[in-house]
Amino acid sequence: MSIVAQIKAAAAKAINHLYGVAMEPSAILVNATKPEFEGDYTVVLFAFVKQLKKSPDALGSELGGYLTSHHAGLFASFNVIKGFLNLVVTDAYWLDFVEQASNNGTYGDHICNGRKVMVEYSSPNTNKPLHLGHLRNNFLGWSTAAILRANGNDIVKTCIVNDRGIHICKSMIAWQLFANGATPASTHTKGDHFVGDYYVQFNDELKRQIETLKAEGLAPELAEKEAPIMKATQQMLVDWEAGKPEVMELWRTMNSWVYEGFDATYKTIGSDFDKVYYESNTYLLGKDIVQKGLTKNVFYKKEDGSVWIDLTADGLDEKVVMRKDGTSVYITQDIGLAEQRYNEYHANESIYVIGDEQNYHMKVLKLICQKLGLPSADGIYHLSYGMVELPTGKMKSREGTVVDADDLVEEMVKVAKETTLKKLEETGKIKEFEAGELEQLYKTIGLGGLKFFLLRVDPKKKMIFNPEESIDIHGFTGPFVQYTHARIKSILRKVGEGLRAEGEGLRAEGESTLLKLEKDLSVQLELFPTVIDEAATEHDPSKIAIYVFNLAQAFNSFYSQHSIANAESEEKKTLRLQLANLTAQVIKKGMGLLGIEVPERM
RNA sequence: GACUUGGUAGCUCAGCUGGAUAGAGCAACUGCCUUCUAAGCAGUAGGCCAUUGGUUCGAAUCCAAUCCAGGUCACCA
Repeated sequence: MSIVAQIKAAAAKAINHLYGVAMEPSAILVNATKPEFEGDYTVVLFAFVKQLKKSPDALGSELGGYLTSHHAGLFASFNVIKGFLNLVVTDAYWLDFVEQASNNGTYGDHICNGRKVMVEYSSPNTNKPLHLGHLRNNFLGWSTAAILRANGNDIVKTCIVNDRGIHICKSMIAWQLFANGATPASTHTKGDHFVGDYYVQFNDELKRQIETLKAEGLAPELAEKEAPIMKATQQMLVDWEAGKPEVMELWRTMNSWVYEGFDATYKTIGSDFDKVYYESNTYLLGKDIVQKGLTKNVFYKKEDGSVWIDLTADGLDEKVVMRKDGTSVYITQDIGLAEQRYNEYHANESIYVIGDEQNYHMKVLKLICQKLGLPSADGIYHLSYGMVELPTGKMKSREGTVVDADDLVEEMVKVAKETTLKKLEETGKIKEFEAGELEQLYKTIGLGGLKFFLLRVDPKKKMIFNPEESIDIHGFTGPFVQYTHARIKSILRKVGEGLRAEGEGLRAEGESTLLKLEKDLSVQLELFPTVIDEAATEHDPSKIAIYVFNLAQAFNSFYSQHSIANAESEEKKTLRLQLANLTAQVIKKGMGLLGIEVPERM
């Protein structure tokens, strides 16, 4: 149990004993004590003053007295200032904590809670390569899944690939028209980029044809429909749905190129899925549910045959769930897929990592599922994230300002290589590395910087991606945290020798006091499980990023003031080794929850 | 227009289930490497928490209104 939880429980019990009032521990507010005051944690008393009919001062001293005498192992002393009860936690408590956590190697792990959570993320279209927005999506989804797993949930990572529809047909038509049989292999192009190039060519050609038609006097909106290339695309979609062999063949081939490209990208960014769904297999789902919904009167049919749901009572609109020709719309598929996934996995919660432009859609989806009484309905959670913008404004494909994922990762690794190489040469550390190890290090740092940069802000907020800041290695960045880890490992290699024998552990029995910076670091370390809980319940990896940064900072402050190798005593040395060891563990685990590796040396 | 999300240091962001004098990082300025990794540490400066009103012992945090910015309101996905 965390120290804060212990204080809450103890205080609740104390109030019960002293005043005969039953109090939930959760009703008690406990904060970290402000640095200006003496103490580690503070119980805020105002909330109880009325109920217990006591002055804050009297309440504080009675409660403080009770706590220190009944929990002598936990509280050393207390003071009361203006309704704040400041508690000093005993050094023994912290020493105990550090020793135990440092030795068991599983610090931060939660036991299984029996819940199953499905996390859907990435969900790309197969007509063009991944871009910066997809990266935020992937990192968020992957990390949220990792955090929930660390929190004790059983996890299924999934992805729905939008592999069919008009957008793919556009690439296919353009390939037929312009490629002369070219392939990714024949042009030495990554498959997804190859197909994306034809998507671009489609749009160029369409624009040209529209201009021609407009010059011939056609109205603009008509010109787009009448453009031959557009008509051909529409026809191709019809042929695809009819299963015309040549079209299916081309579709399969081009998609397979794209998947090859995606797989390469996923591999470099460290993304993966337990189960992949394809829209071509799921786009017909949901129709039977619509029928059932009709008989249950959840839906109604208009004269033209289209099927609707009226959500105006819930403050939303009327939504179509099936077209008059009996074909399904987007949301129909989503309902069907939600049911199918539930039948396959029975997840208690199903998280959709999708941009905030779909907030309304997701609200509608959940509501419809609830009205239909689907068992999956209440577990639907939209992990909504904001757009990634550039300092110059939004990314626009028409203006060519979309940041390509592969290019970006490559650039990050390149810059990481330059800075790292320079540093290693300056300090002479380069001698410690082998060639292959260096290449790996550049990737670790470049990708780590990128992930950290995208994950460190609250998901729901839109974020500005400033390329210059993203490659920074100072301050609130991935490389800073990685550096701290490497630094600790270096110390442990040199100083920890012999003290870390398996099972023996590090003992600090003779040491009974903690210096301020030692305690500050211990306090940070003790927070880790609580932070995992918070990040998990809020589905928010930024909580982990912020925590891991604060921890690294706390360690560096400690490290700059106190020597480990030349500690004042053997006991101090042991304690500091424990602190360093535990810090490295927690950094590694915490960064791991963000999908970021930490090097042994850098 | 309706609904919705946001507005905190020059910039990027924490803090928001109400609690003590609002915090980081970057940028600027000052110090600190003959000692375990200076990709570091310590310090200075920088704020009417968009505005106005309300709720109360107490509001950046809750409520209302206003202003500004984004998103959505397709038989598109």
